[in-house]
Amino acid sequence: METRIERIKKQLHSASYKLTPQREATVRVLLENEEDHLSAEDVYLLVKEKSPEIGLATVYRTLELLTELKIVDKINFGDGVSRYDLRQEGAAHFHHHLVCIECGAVDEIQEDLLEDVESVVERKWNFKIKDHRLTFHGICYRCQDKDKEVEKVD
Amino acid sequence: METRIERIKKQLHSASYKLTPQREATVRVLLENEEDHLSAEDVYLLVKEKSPEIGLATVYRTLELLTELKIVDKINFGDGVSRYDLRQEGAAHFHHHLVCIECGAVDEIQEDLLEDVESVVERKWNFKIKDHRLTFHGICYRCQDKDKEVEKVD
DNA sequence: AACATATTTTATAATAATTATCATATGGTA
DNA sequence: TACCATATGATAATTATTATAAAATATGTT
Repeated sequence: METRIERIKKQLHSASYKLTPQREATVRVLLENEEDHLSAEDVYLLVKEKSPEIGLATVYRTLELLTELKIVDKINFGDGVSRYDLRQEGAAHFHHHLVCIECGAVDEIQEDLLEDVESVVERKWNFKIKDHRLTFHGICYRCQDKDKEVEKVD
Repeated sequence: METRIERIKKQLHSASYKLTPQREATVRVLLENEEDHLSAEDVYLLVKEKSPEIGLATVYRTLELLTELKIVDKINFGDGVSRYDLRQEGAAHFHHHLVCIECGAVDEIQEDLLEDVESVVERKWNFKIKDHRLTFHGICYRCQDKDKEVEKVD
C-alpha cells in the first residue's frame, strides 16, 4: 500500500505535480475502496471523514489529474454520474465491467479478453486503438441464485 | 423509411403508447441522422426546424421512452452529454463505436465480434449477458493519414 | 532565513444537463 | 359530444461539474 502510494507520488512528480496532503488523502480513499466504483461525491465524503477540511472542487481536480495521468479511469455506467476506478498497476488497458441489471452490483474483469477483437478492428477498420471501454449488462451469479430460490418457492 | 416508422409505431402501440406527432418528428430526426450520435439538445434543435412548437422536455421524454423500448440506445462517450443511437432493426446487441481522440469522430461497427468473449464471460464469471457496451478510443484512419502528411512536411 | 514565484486549495458562484411540476391540450372511446 | 387517460409545453428545480478569485502553501534563490 505504502509502496503503491510512493509509486503514484513518483508518477505525479515526473509530470511535475506534487502529492499534496489532499491528493494523498484522495488516493488513499481510492486504494482503500479499490473494488468499488466511487463517484466524485462518494470520494469526497470518504475523504472528508479523515480530512474534513478538504473541498469538493479539490477532489474533482485531483480525480481529473489522476485520470489524465492514467492512474484512474473515469467511467460512466449511464446513471448520470462519472465514477473513478483505479487502473491496475502496469495495465496497458482498462479492465472490463459486469453490471447487474437486477441488483446494480458492478464486478470487474481484469483479464484482457479483447486481444483478438482488437487486432481485427485495427486491421479491418484501420483504427489505431489506444484504449477501450467494455461493459456487459446482465444478471450476476448472485441474482441468478436468488432467482432460482424464488422459482422453487413459487 | 416509412415502413420503419410504421414498425416503430407498432412497437409503441404494443406497449400501449401512441405515436404522437411530436414523437414521430423525433423519430424522423433520428432516422434521418442515423449515422450521427446526437445529444438530446441536438435532436431538439433538429426537430424544432420542422416542428417549432415542440418543447425540450418532450424530446427528453420521447428519447427516454424509445430507450426503454430498446428502439434507441443511450450512450455516453465521457463528454458529459448522453447521446442517442438508433439500434439496428432486429439487432440483439448494441453495436460498437470507434471514438477518435484526435478529431472526435465516432464511427460504428455493426459486426458483433464479441461472440467468443461473451461465451467466455458467461461461463467463467457465470454472468448472464443481456447487452453490452464496447467503445474503442484511438486514432481513426482519417487522422492517421493527416498525421502522415504532417510528418512529410516536417 | 527572507524573498519572489508558481502551484494548490478553499469557498463559492456559474454553468450545463436533466428531471419534475402543473396547467393545458389532445385523442380515442362510450 | 362528453369523458378520461395520456401527452405536451413552459418553466422551475435539481444535480453534477467547472470556473473564479482570494488565500495558503510549497519551491527555489540569494
